[in-house]
Amino acid sequence: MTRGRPREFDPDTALDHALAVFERDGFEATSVQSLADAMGICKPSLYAAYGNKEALFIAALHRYAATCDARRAALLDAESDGRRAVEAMLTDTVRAYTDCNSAGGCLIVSQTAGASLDTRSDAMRDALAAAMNDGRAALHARLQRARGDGDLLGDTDVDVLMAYFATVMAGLSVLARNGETREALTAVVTTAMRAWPLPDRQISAS
Amino acid sequence: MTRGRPREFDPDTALDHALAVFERDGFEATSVQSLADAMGICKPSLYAAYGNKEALFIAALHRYAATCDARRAALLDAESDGRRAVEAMLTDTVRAYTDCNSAGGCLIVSQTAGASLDTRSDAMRDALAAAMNDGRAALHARLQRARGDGDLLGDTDVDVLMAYFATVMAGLSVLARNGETREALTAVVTTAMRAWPLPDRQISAS
DNA sequence: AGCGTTATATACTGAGTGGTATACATACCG
DNA sequence: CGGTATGTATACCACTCAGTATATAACGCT
Repeated sequence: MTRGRPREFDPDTALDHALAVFERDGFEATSVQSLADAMGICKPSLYAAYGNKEALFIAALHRYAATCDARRAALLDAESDGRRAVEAMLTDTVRAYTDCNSAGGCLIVSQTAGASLDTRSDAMRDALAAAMNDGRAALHARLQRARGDGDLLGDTDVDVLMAYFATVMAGLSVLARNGETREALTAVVTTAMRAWPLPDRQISAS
Repeated sequence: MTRGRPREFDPDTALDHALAVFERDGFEATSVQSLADAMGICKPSLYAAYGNKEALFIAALHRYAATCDARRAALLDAESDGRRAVEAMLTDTVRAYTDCNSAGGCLIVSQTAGASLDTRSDAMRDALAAAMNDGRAALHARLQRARGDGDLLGDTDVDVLMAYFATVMAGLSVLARNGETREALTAVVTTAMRAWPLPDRQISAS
């Protein structure tokens, strides 16, 4: 049913290549030409397939966020104990942030942290904010479940605890991008988990 | 002794204006023209006084870092208890990051987090890394003193604890830039301080 | 085959970039 | 006063940017 000349590239793999460039250089410092080169296509094909640079970024962001969210949700569900679940997620986050193949850190964090408020379009800001929120939603739900399960001190404010772990994750991203080693960041995670509000009946967790 | 026409602007105030622009828009998205406008001078004066855009950024960065470091050092020294000293510093950090007059967050963190590895010059990377390290030095020293004072559990690894607080501070910067309120971030600080390794003899700290 | 449709490739446009040449203004020193 | 040294202002340069017009190539359908 598809008439006309068929596309010579796979839009999803091309998006992955674009993502890598955005991750390494950031949105502002990335040129459309370098994107086209990395994607193995020429600029008109890029514009035809994705619209423009910003739309391409948002598409890549969605793809990235979906992958991250799925992985996190799986990890949070795998452990029955809330504290262990969160620690597993943080440890996996460190692994991802210090992956040699990537530029270090999280795309969403990097782009949120590192640039203009006015310069940026509304669509861009909304997409970043939405990605940030979606990422936190699973964590928030898991913390609430932990509270229900008695894995948390009774009067714990789940919103605050979620903001705390969001802070730690954002910080890990920054330090990873700054070249900190996986071992150092794993130790940071262990320290960060000391803030977990254990219920009274427990003395400590290994 | 100074011959020739005198300068019509104060280099330090001009630097402060430049800093504000860099903080708001980031290095890459800031144009030299917008800097000159904000500084109230014209481009040739800017180039004559500071060299080029990058040198101007580094000068502004030094000024910013010096201010931050001085303030932090003072706060860390003001409290005799190590835990309280660090908490005071973090609380003040939140206050600074959520100051309405600023763009939110820390310039060093924003610039470290949000951009290119290859695109950036060596001088830029070095300046950012140095600023980051200097900022941590005072904290590291304070933690070591706390350990000597018995404010820390005996076998605490000071390097790890410093990396942890650096992570929290970087995360606070990201969340502040993302528009989180001062109250929310203050609550995060309280939570973060739960990770402080209290010595055995103490039960808890208020 | 021939037609309509869609993808690719080259080459281009207008705007904006960092940086500067040139002309002029204002100071100190003799 | 003149001479020299410095700061300021306008206008410009070469370059890169995001985005596109135009021409051609490869498909399905009739």
